[in-house]
Amino acid sequence: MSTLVEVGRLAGVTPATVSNVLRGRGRVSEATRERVLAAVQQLGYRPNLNARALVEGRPHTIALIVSSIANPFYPEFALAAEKAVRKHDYFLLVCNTNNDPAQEAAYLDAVGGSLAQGVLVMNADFVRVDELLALRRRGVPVVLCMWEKPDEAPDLPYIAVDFHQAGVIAAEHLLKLGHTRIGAIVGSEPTGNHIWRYRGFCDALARAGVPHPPDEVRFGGDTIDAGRNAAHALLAAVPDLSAIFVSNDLPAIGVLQAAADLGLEVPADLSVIGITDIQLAHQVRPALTTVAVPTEEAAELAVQLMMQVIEDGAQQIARCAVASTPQLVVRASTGRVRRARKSA
Amino acid sequence: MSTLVEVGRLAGVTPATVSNVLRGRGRVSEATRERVLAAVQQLGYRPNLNARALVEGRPHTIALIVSSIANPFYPEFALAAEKAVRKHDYFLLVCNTNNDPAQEAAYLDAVGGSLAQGVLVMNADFVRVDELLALRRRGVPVVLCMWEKPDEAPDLPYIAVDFHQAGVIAAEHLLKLGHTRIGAIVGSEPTGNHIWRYRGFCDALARAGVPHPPDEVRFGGDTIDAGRNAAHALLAAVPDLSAIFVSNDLPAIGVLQAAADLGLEVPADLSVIGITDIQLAHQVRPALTTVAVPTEEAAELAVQLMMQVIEDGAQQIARCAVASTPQLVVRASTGRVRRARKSA
DNA sequence: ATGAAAGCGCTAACAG
DNA sequence: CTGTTAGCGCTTTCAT
Repeated sequence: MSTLVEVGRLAGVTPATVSNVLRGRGRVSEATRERVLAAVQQLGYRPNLNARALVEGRPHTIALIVSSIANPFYPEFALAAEKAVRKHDYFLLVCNTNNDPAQEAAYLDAVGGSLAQGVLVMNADFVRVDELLALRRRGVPVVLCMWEKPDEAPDLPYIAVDFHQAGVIAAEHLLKLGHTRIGAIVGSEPTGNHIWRYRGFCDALARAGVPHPPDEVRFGGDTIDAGRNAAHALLAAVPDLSAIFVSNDLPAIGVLQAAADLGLEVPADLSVIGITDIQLAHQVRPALTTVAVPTEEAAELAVQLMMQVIEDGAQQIARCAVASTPQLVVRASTGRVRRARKSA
Repeated sequence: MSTLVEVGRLAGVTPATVSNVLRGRGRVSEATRERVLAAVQQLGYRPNLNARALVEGRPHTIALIVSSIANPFYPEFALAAEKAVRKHDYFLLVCNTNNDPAQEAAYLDAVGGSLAQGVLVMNADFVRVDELLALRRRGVPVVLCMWEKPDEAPDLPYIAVDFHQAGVIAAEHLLKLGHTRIGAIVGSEPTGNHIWRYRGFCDALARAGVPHPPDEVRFGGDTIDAGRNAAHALLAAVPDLSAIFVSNDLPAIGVLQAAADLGLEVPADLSVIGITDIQLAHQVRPALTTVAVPTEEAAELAVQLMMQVIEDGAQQIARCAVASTPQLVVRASTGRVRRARKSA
């Protein structure tokens, strides 16, 4: 692995000149320029990014902390984030904490040791805001991606997505189709991340004068299995539902499976709607109707915010950027209410 | 962000001593040890990894090149790789090339500039072996993960998985269930990555004396959609198949959907088997019977090989480690052949 | 047991 | 237009 000095030696100039050529700084004669470039070529020289980061005080790397990679949404977001940082000529370091606080601590320490210049944190149920504040105090830019709880805005820059509105949109879609017996399955604890999605749903129903008794909702995990189990429980308790609102696509797919288990036709017997629009949503059968969250846009906004925070240096005022409103994507899992089904 | 010097000043020692304390080197008295640690604590000091990498000549980072993150297998493998490198106290830099040669080049250049110490390359259809050889020539350790073609062993260290045997196992499972009309869907080009899986299948059938005419196979992409389309085409041409071998789980799930489209019951009317055992395989309904590839083990082997190559320095002899044999995982998508179906 | 000094590869002023 | 110089933060002999 050759160095600037070697390139310079080969080209008959000093390292400084080579550096100037490579970075387009300073004035360099065309002749030496070409000589230098030839030497670079010949030696297969690549600038040592560590040395550069050291002298510049920061690496061209942004870290993304995700809590799990099992949920396909996270890889999808990671992809979007990577695209976004590459646009700014940064590299993305994906840090999967696997829900392990030790892992997370190790990563945050490393980032604090300038493994990366800033850290994007994918909002999951287990964000340790205190740790992040400590990191920020150490001078590391931190941006939260996809904050879900407008009432608990953290003292950190973050990207907000209006999940309440997503819940409203989902509910209104079902209402418009004539459903009045609508159950709900929430992919988090009652105080968890998805609570505002559910509130949006409830608000829309209330506004429409459609009752939603507390026994027609189930809370659970953000997985296919949890969704399936919750649907089985819900439909056993309340068999005459004609539609189910699910707070996320993964459990919604589980609901689809539960319907199949029970011999219910979707959407003839049961309509199902999710939120997010992960890839899988259009790959399952029936394809899932859902409320698409602007993932790519959120990732871009997060990176833009990060760049601003980096520019502004120590400032780091807690700001926030709001992504555009989620959009209804109608597929095959929802339809007009047809007939009341018999109780089991 | 504080430095060694500042910590030393606060503790009343030189940076060298602080370094010794932090790395457990040299002899340090218990008294100063504690003073130093206290200072570290108080300042929230974190060693600058760039400086360390610079002086040590290499960063504690391994890169993983993946071609796409759309296929859920890659994130799963990335997770496994991350776990494996963390065991050796390295960080994993996930480089998603998104099948874009420019991206890949950018990453490889950066790695060559010691963004990472070595690079794990996930085997996809588009591995640019020449680029990798060039990188290796520059002194960067390269390890190929999951090489599929035993007859085209690259001149680079790699992890082999016996995909031929995976094909054999899948075929034998179907044969044991009494199937004799077995179609095949291959998730790659006829010369592509999955070819040895298909050969395994063919060999097993041949050995059993079961015919497999060339019009009972379809080649396509490694996606759910491609699998579904291929299945529709295959079943339209050869309606009396009682089972379909699919070279990967994703297209196998597509086949499951095609069966549902056509009103075929799985496994009563049609058995379906895949290869890999991605998470989705047991989340779909009916749950997919598949031949599980030892993903975690392969990742661990790849990292171990990487560590060896790193130790051995410039040697970098092309070696190879073979992961253990794939294992049959019987779920709900395969069953005994029941009856001959009528032609459509 | 601790300190002094050199240097990793690069960039940024400033000098010539 | 190009060279000189200093230094980023850390590790590592080698002295003391």
